[in-house]
Amino acid sequence: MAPPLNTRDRILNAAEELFFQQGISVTGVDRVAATAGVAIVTLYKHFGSKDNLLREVLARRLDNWTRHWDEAIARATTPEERLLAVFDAIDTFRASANPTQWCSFLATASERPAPPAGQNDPVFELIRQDTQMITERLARLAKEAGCPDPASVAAVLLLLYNGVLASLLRGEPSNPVTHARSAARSIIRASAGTTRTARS
Amino acid sequence: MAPPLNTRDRILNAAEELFFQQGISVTGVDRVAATAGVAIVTLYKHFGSKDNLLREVLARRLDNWTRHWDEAIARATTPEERLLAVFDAIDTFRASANPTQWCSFLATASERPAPPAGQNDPVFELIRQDTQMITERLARLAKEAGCPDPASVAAVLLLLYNGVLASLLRGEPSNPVTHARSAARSIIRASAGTTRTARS
DNA sequence: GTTACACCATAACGAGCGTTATACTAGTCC
DNA sequence: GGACTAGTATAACGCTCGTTATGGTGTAAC
Repeated sequence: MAPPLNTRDRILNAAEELFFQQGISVTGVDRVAATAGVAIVTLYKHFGSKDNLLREVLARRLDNWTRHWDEAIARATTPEERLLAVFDAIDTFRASANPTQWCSFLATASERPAPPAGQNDPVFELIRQDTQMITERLARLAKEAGCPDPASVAAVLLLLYNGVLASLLRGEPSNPVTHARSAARSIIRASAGTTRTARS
Repeated sequence: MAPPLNTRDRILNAAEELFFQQGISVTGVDRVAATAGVAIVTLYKHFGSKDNLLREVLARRLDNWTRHWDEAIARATTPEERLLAVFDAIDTFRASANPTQWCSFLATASERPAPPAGQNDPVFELIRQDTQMITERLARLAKEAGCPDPASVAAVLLLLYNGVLASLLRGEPSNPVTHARSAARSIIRASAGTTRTARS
């Protein structure tokens, strides 16, 4: 159905799958190359180093996640639903990825030792960028939903969001997304101080 | 002030500090031994393997965490406060550990590849045990606080709990504990359906 | 004194990993 | 045909790491 992928994308797909399913440091570049069906030399021709490959994988994943979130927002009808669309996006994003994968940024953050203070690791920069993007979006959507304190609501939603990812990472059986969504709704309504939109 | 530590505890302390500050797979046993001030041979005499050492560190940490939680519960005065004591325990636990450390179980889960289905990794067993213990406790405390649906409240609190740990793991600047605590309180009250305890 | 024990220093083995070098093949464009 | 590009296979280098072996030191008990 899909057009045949070029070498670069095949490598990125294989790296994404292995890095975030098995762990980053435990998967060698040789296994990435083998999974992608390319030679190791080709991988290095394209990406130069494992760290660079990881960076590109993360960047692409951030793009994908943003797109899924945008689409979920577009599907929503009310401002409140638009604010809650993050959790719907988690579901569709996970469904789009082949196997069960955790949050790549969470996994990356936990595997990498903290950079030695004063040095800026480009991978850490991506992680920071991810968090910041999510926070800003949530705050904007909270404002549009009429929350009197958008920043605080955004902080709580970010907490629930991170909680969902961590729960998935831990491999908990129950579906955390639905719990997070309903909790978020009740928080939003409590924050807005209006029960006018309450329907059962 | 404290009595001089024996060799075994010195190794455990060093391993805990290095594993959960730098990452597990990136810290070698030689560095653990050097930090503890013991020979590598001694480390292996005591623990047999790195995996075994990790397991003992996790077990001890689970004990410590439980004790901190118990103390926080004992300090609380109302059933609601007892349910919210998890978040206070996070603060005191983090303060008791020397440097800023993340959730050891979260970090471990993300670094270890999933066991090959049908095989039971003892380390994974500890992680599962950790989650289960927290869930059960939260459900019991929620029941004692008069929540009509304790399981659901416990699930949301676990979500917030995981969210706090993940936020700390990501190194976010704002203090997530206070946000989680206030969000949890509003969830609990909404669940209890009673606003009689509302003050301010 | 010697036996037992806990610990140390050093070295080595074996494996895996990230990375690079060398040499080869096939298609494409002028 | 010749230059260029993209890819392959194979091998090697250097490094780190987990683990083990060997031999030695000090101390307390009997």
